[in-house]
Formats: sequence, C-alpha cells, structure tokens
Amino acid sequence: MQARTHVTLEDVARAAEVSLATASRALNGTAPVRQHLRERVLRAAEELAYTPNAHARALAGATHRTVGVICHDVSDPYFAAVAGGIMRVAGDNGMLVMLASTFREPEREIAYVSMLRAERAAAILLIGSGFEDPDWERALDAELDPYLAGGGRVAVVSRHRSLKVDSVLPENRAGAAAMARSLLDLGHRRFAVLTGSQALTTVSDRFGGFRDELKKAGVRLRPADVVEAPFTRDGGYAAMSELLARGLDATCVFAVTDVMAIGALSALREHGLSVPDDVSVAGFDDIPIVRDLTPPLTTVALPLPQLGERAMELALTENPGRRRRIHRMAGEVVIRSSTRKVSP
Amino acid sequence: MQARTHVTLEDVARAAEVSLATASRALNGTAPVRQHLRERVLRAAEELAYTPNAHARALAGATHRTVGVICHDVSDPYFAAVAGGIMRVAGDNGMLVMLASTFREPEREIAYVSMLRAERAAAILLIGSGFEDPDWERALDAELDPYLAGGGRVAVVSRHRSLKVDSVLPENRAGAAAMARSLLDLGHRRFAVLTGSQALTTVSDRFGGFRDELKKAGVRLRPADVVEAPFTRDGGYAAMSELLARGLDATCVFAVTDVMAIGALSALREHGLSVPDDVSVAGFDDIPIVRDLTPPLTTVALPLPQLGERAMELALTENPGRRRRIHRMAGEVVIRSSTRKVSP
DNA sequence: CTGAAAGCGCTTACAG
DNA sequence: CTGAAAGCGCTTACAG
Repeated sequence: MQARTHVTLEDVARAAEVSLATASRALNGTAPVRQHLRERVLRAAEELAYTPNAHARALAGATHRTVGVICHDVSDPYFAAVAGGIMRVAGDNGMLVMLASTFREPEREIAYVSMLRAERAAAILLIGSGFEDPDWERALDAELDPYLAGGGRVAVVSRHRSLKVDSVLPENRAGAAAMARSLLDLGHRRFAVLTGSQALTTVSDRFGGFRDELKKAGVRLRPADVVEAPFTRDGGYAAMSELLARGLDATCVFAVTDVMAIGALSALREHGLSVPDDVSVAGFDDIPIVRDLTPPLTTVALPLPQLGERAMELALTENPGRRRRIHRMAGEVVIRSSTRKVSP
Repeated sequence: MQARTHVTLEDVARAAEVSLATASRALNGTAPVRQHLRERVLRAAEELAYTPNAHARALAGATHRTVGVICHDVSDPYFAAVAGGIMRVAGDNGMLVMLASTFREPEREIAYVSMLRAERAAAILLIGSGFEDPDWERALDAELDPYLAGGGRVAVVSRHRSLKVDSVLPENRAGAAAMARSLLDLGHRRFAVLTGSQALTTVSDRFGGFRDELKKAGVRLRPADVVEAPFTRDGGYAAMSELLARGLDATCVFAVTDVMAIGALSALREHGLSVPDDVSVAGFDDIPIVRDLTPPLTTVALPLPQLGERAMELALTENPGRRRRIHRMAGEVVIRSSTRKVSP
C-alpha cells in the first residue's frame, strides 16, 4: 500500500500563517483578501505544489465542473466527429468530460448513468440512437428522473425521448427523403438499401424517409432489396456481399450510414464492380473520411461537430422555461462521384 | 437556482430503521450484516432511488474508480483507435474514464493533469507524442511528481519520458527503417517524405529511422525532398501539394502518419496523378480506414487498440519493483496496392 | 453483528 | 477583511 499523503489546504494555511478560511478565499478569489496575505497563500500553495481536493470541494458545495458523455463507441468515426465538438466546448468552459462507451449494451448505458449520477456530474449527454425498447426506456428513466430532480442537466443527440430533456435532432427522415429525391433525379429506379437494426430509431427514421419518398414516386422496395446488418463497416461489407451473392439488380445502393457505405464500397471493389459505373452508392452522415475515398461518397451531410457543440451548449445553459428544447439540424445532400446519372 | 436535494445514506438508514454504519455496510458488503437488516436497507435504497455520493465516498477513504486520459484530439482516427482499447479495459474493470483533448496545446495538457490530480484520479494516461521542449517537460513534471508521490499511477503511450513512468512505446524508429527497406526492395531510389513538426518525438523517430536506413543503402534525402506540415489530413494534403508545385521527382512518397498519407493521396488524385502508377505512397499506423482506400495504403501496422489496452493495464496494475516498465510494440510493414515495384 | 462518533478536506454563513 | 465553527455525505476504527 502506498501512503496517499496529499498536501491539504490546512498545510497551505499553516505555511502562510493564516486561517483555513482565508487560504480558501485567497485561492478561490471568492471574497476579498488583503494583498499581502493573498500573496503569502499563493506562494505557499505554489511551493507545496498544492492541488485542491475536488471531492472535498464538491462535497462542501462548490459546483463541480464535470460533465458525463455516454456514447456507443469512441472509435466510431461518427462519434469521434461529434466528440470533437463536445470536447471543444467543454474545454472552453473549463469542464472535464467523463466519457463512457456502452458498446451498444443497454445495461451498460444504465450503469454509466448511475455512475455519473454518483459523480454528481453537472450534466449528462447521451449521444447516439436509442432503442425502441420500453423496458430499457423505463430503466433508463428510473436513473434519469432522480438525476433531473436533483438538479442535473441532460441533453441527448439523435434520440427520441418521452422525457423532457433537451435534444439535438438531426433530421434523419427529411435527409433520407431528400437523398431519395436526388437519386431519383439522377434516373435511378431500382434500389437496394443497407440498414442497421430497425430497433434503432435512427435507422428506422432514415430507412422510413427513404422508402416513403420512393413510394411517392411509384418506386417500391421489395423485402429482398433491403439487407439488415450491424451498424459498422464490417456490417456494410457483409450486407453488400450478401446482396451480391443474391445477384444485385439495383442500379443504386443506399446505406443508412457512411460507415456501412465504406464497407459496401470495399465489397464491391473486391467483387470487381466499379462505382459508379456498375452501381451507384450513397451514404448518410458525411464523416470526414468519405471525401477522401475513391470515388468520394455521395451522402447526406450532417454538421457532426456542431451536433456535439449544440448538445454541450444546451446542457451547460440554464433552461428557464423548463420546457424541452429541441434543436433540429438539417442534413444536406452532397452529390459526389460515387453516384452517377442513369437513363431510367 | 435549483434545489439540489439528493437522497442520502441517512435517508436510507432512517427508512430502513438502522444506523448509518449498518446502511453503509449493507450497501457495500464491506462487513457482514444480518440478512433481514440488509434486505431492509437494499429495499429502502431501491425505493428512494438512492445513489451514493462518489465525492463523499472518495473523501471518506474509499478508492475512487476513475482514470484520466489525456490525448491531443479525440476525433483523430489514430487516437480513436487507441481509445477503443482503453475504453474496453476500463469498462471491464468498472472504471470511469475522464477524457481530455489538448488540441496540441502544451499548457492545456498541464492544466488537465492538474485537474485530474484534483479529481484524485486513480491513474492518468498520457496518449501521444510529447514535445522536445525542456520548459514544458519541467512544468509537466511539476504536476506529475506530486501526483506520483501521492500514490497516483501514470502510464504513457508514445512518449519518451525521463520520469519513471510506465510506458507503451511503439517501435517507431525500427518500423520506419523496415518500411525504408521494403520500399528499397521494391526498387525505389528517389523518395520524398511528408513529416509533422520535428519537435514531436514520434516524428523525429520515424523520420530518423527512415532517413538513416536509406543512407545505409546509399540513398540520400535532400532537404527539398522533405516537407514539414501539420500532423493532420489537411497537413498531408498541403505538404503533397507543395511537393507537386515544386515538381515532384520522387517515385515514392512516405508520410510519417496514415492521416497525412490520406491527405497526400487526395492531393495526388486532384492533380491527376495515379497511385501507384505515377507515384507510390506509404504511411504509418494502419488506422482502420486505410485498407478501404483506393488503392489500399501500404503502411507500418501498429496494434492500435492494444496500445491503449496495455497502457490501461499498466496503469491499473501494481508495480512492485517500482521500476519503470516499458512495453515495446513492434510495427509490421504491410504492403498494399499504394506502392508498386519499379526498376531502379 | 450493530451503533455512536471521528474524520476525510474543503466552503461558507456567522460573528467580530 | 479575518477567523472559529458548522456542515457537506460518506467510511471505518472503536466499543459494545
């Protein structure tokens, strides 16, 4: 066992020959302290390499500058981009971020909310699609409700929530519909779609928006045209491979995320098919890497870092009306070279 | 102002009609408590949605399950991959990770170490290349030394440190040398190198290893063959563009990181040059995306998630000998299609 | 096995 | 402006 001997405020006060209260005030600037005393305190703190104990401060009532962020997977490029925005705003506000990866296990998410609650985080951010699962929603609310009741702030990105929490909502449905229109405009009539689990609200919104817009134009998606796979690069690769094995007859493949589209692109290349000459491919998100692909990917661009920034700002900002604030973020179709015009 | 009323252990004890001590022991299992009392406590805690105050626990002496991780930028694919490993091990050990992005500002790094020290994090991980800057080293040590003296654990990835801290060290120099040999074997004799700031130890190791190995083979790099730029995709793009503007006469371009290589690839494509037919390109790191590029990138593969896992394990594991433990991780040259054979 | 009490390291009314 | 003291919410010897 290591002797965990820390320098305390009391050590500083003694060295500076002042009271605890004066040392505290000098260090925090919370109340005026005469110049020469302040200097003595600061010098003592410096010499002793004093660092206040954040736990003691938090316990004694000072506000704790810590926010919790829960995501599915830090190493996913989508989240990495959103996290960039979160970290920027957090850093600018002197907040420390506690980050947790759930690896898409709902129980982990609930466990982390509980830990963050225990840490008395000033705010909790939930990033990424939730599940349409009433049991899970209920268990999550059981953690979130008392947290909110205790004055905690919660903001979510990409989640429909019955709860009254502030939300940043990408317009998934509208974005996917706009993409459908763009692809129809290019002349495509036969589509295939690569989706993740339909239990994820993001997936069902994007898929639904795409499918409904096609339907309006009289284009139907048959069940065989839709392949569901994990929400990852390898999922996209697997889904595309399956489609190819069945004999692809679409002229255009829409993947509900760029990450899946990247896997699809690799599957097509390995299969000897050329994009966009043999088949067009489109994605959703506009993660940074997709413009460096060959061909660069057509996609629905979401302002990823801003999603994180807005969420952080909502969480950091007082909510006077106490009503749920919703910040919608539109996606924009960006046509790059992975899609081409065809004659219908 | 919000009334931050939390349910406390005292509330639970009262509801269960036991003493504070018994409630604490029942909840933590730190000492035997008779069955019927324990059940009463657990039920009361459940009903009141009680969450222990982590600050009070930490202050009262319980160990705090929190680790701090400091990196340059969460949204960099290199770090995202390393972070994946860190989060996995942290999650398996029930630790909460506090993550900070320095955006390559040395002062921020020092400020974050100080914050993590205040948080009494059980361990601090420093991920990513340090600078060769004595002032900064000294200021950092001034924070780290008292932390270590207080029983804190520190582990670093990709850093040379004079300090006695556990380290995970990718073999940058050897990896770059191996890459040089592979490229020489392919017949290349005229090289260009895209580097980041030479003040970063990672850069100087990789660049040095590459250059020295070429020299052994009698191949010299002229100053004009080396372009320094920011350690990012855009830096690689800019460096490559500059090289092209000057009239590229190399048959092979080595970028000291994959991220820079990606930018270089895009610059080449926009310039109408084909890789590898017109020029070969190689990188370093093997971030996940590079195998999905067209052409897939030749690179020195580092086991990125393992770098994070090892660092976390070092930090979580008692160090009996109290000596600096160094975990070296070899890189492996992976030849993909971005490089081709040429006749010298 | 159980409880009363001290103590962790701060902050902040409350007097002066 | 300064200090003595209470209190934040726990854990853990110390008695019993």
